[in-house]
Amino acid sequence: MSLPVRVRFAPSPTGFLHVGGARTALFNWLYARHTGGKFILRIEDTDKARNTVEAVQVIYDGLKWLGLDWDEGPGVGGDCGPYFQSERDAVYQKYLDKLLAAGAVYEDEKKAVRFKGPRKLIVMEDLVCGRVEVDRSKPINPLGDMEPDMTIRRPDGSWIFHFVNVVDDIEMGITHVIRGEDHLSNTPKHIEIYQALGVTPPQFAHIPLILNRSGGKMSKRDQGASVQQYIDEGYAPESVANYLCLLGWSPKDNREKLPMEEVVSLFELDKINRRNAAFDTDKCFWLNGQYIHEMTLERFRALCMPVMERAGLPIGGFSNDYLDHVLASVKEKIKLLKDVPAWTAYFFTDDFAFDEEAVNKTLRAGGAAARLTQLASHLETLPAESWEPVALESAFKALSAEAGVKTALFIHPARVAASGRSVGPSLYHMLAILGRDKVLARLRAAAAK
RNA sequence: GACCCUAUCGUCCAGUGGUUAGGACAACGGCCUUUCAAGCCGUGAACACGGGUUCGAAUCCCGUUAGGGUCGCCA
Repeated sequence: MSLPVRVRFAPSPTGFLHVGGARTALFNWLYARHTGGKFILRIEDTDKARNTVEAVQVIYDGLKWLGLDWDEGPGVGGDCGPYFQSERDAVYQKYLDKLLAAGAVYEDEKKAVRFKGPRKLIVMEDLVCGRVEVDRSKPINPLGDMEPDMTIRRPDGSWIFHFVNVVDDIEMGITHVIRGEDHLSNTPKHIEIYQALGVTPPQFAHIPLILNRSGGKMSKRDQGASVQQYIDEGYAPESVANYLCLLGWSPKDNREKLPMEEVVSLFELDKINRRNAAFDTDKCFWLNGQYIHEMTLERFRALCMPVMERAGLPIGGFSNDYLDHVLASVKEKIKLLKDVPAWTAYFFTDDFAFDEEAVNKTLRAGGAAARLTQLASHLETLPAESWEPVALESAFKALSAEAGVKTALFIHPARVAASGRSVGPSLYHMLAILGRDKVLARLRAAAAK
């Protein structure tokens, strides 16, 4: 009988949640949910110089946005707290005493505490990478130098990552360490500490790294490196989470879009591949469009409201019914939520922007003004109850037949006159939603320009 | 430089000894349509290289090359 799974995400608060970190958190969360285990959040804030409250908040916000809830950690508590390394000094001191008693550490000339490396062959059975052997008894260069003993405590008494990471994983009962492959080379050192402490190491699973589009390590500066960017650009959290699942893992049946509940049931560590993956912004963008097109109107509305409010659209003055009609008309077209304000502003205000290119191309075209006037007069004859898509379409077709020109010659100017744009929802639906008075006024205003 | 990991279309993911090497994004072409950053259909596009093992290798082994990672009083 194996122990219940306990995994953790242990970020350092840098003021930024990297997509690689988010993907690591996601895989840990998936494994915990898949096995019915616990997902723990631990803040590795040993480097006092870089810590701020805001930086920690960024981590909480990013994880919550992605839907990754933690069972133990800041805000929710748990039996193994505190969950900030900066508050666990006594724990580390206790373990340092154990190492001291075992003769495994010493103080160097600068008063830093170092761990006496056993310099043996370390064999790891990684759940993703397989068996990995590292011979620590060998010199690290042709000169015969050995790797220096690692420091575990600075002269000022603060602790170093390798030591506290291991101590906390022991104290918190972590059964599986799922982390980025950049830690694979650190793992032998960690195993040495476990061994010196007489503790069986947890299972390790080193997941491949996320590369930028040109194949290099995704750094802070790269497009799409920060989770915040997806929030700002109007991605739906479910699509980003879905996309991240597909980087290094797959359901094996060629599906791309699949609900998180299904990923949870399918997720296995040994199905994670070993290859680094480049982040494909285009595909993430496409997937987001798929999610938006297929989500319910209620969900779409919930995601759009804050974006529209932030953009200053006076949506408060309109009925929920009107708002829903507007949103429904653009839902199938939009790929990013941040585009919603530009796509819908003219539904809520008469003071909307005219796209210069659209104006030049269609409104200033020869005869456009005359046709707009003609169109307005024609539409005016429509009975109020016929102001709906089907009747509007018939009206456009009848008018163009009468005038002996293609319907498009009325359609395009009408669209620009009514919305200021050359792209948007279905024209007849758009006009129907806007209503007779606004449409007629806009057609005549554009004709008079 | 040493050590470790990796190697299928431009990108992501399938394919674990016998396949016309499959899907998705992107690209390109067409269709539909009032627009497209919508939808539909289609095309091009890959097993890094060299040796083995085998009747037979994308799949197994070795080497080469390339990419990535680690070698801190960062995490």
